[in-house]
Amino acid sequence: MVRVSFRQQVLQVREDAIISAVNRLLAGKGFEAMTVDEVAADVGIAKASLYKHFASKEELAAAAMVRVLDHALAFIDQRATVHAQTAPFDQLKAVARWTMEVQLAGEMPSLPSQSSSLRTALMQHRVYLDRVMSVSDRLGAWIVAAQAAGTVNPSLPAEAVLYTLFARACDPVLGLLKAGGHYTDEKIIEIVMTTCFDGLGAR
Amino acid sequence: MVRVSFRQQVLQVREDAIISAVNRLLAGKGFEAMTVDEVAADVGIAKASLYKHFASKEELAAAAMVRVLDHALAFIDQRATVHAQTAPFDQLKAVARWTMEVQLAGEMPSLPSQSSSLRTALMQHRVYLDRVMSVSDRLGAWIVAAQAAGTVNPSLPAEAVLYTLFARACDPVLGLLKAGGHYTDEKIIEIVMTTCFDGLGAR
DNA sequence: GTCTATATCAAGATAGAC
DNA sequence: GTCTATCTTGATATAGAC
Repeated sequence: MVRVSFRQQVLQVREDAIISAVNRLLAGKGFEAMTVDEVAADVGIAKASLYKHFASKEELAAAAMVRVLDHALAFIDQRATVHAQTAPFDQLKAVARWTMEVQLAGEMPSLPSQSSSLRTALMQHRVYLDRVMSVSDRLGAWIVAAQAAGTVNPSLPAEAVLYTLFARACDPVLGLLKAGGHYTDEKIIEIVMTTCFDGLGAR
Repeated sequence: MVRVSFRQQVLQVREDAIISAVNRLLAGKGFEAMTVDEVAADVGIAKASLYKHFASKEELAAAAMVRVLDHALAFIDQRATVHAQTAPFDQLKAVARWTMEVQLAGEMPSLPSQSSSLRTALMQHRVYLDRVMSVSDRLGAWIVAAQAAGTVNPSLPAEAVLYTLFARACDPVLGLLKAGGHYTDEKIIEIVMTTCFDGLGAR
C-alpha cells in the first residue's frame, strides 16, 4: 500500500514538473512554437518517457490549461468565501487583476485563438471544457449581479462581458507595455485595468 | 515600352491575387496553420512559381500585412482630409470601427503575438516597419489631441491608448460573439466599441 | 515565369531493449 | 517507466526542363 502510494506520488511530482515546463513554454512562445523535444529537455527526461504520461502534444497543452483554470477556480472560490461581502463588481476586478498578474509573471499559457489542431482537441476534452464552464458559471453570476446593481454596464450582454474578461488573459497590450520598458508591472496592470473597466474615453 | 509595362501589369495583378489569398488564409487560420501549398492552390499556380514572386513564407505574410496597413493609411488620410473638422476622439473611434469591420469581414490577417519566425522576420522588414510607424504617427497625433481636449482619458499613457487600439485588430471577443450567433456584425461592433471606449463599468 | 519532381529538414510519435 | 534509436509525415524550399 505504502509503496504503491509512494510510487504514485513520485509520478505525480514528475507530471507536475512536466506541466510546469509546458506551462512556461506555452506562456513564452505559444503552442505551435513549443516542441515536445523542448519539453522533454526542460524536464530532463527522454521524449519517449513524456509520451508515457501524455498521449500527445495536445494533451500536454490541455493539462497546462486545466491546471491554470484550477488555479483560477481556487482564486475565485477563495474570494467568494473569504471576501464574501465584497461587491460583485470588485470581485470581477480582482479576477481580472489576478489574470494579468499571472500573464505578466510569464505563467499564463496562451492558446491560438485561431483554428488549429489544439482548438479542435480542446473542444473534445471533457476535463478542460468542464473547467471552462465552471469558471464561466462563477464569473457569470458575478456579472449578472453587478449588472443588477448597476456597477457593470447593464446594456452589455453578459456574454460579452465574460469574453472581455477572458480576453485579458491573452491581452497583447500587457506584453507590449512591458516590452517598452517604461512601466513597472504594477503600473501596467493599473493601466490595463483602467482601459478594461473605464474605457479609453475620459470619465 | 508598352509591352514591358503590360507584362509588369500582369505580374502586378498576379501578385495582388497572391496577396489576397494570403490575406484570406492569414485571417482564417493564422500564420502557422497556413501552408504555402494552400496559397499556391488557392491562387491556381505551382508552388515553385510562388517562390519566384516571394522569397519565403514570411515574405508572403509581410506583403499581406503591408497591404492592410496601406489600406489603414488610406482610410486614415481620407478621414484626415475629407472629415478634417471631426474631433480627434471621433477619428479614433472611426479607425477602431473600421478595424473591427475588416476583422469581421474575414480580411484582417492576424499575426502570432508570440515569438515566432514571423515576428523576427517582420522586425527586420523595412517596409512593414515603415507602415507601422506611419500608422502609429497618425494615430498618435489624434490621441495626444484627444487627451488635450479631455475626450480621451489624459491619465493614460498615449502609448497604452495606441496599443489598445491596435489590439482591436486581433480582439478575440469579436470572433467569440460571432461564433455565438446571437448578434449581427453591426451589433457586435457596437458592443466592442462600447467596451473599448466606455469600459465594462456603468457610466 | 511556369511547371513537375525532388531535396531537405524539423517535429510528432513509436519500437524495443532494459 | 525510462532510455536510445528510428519511423513517418508534412511542409519549406529548390533543381532543372520548357
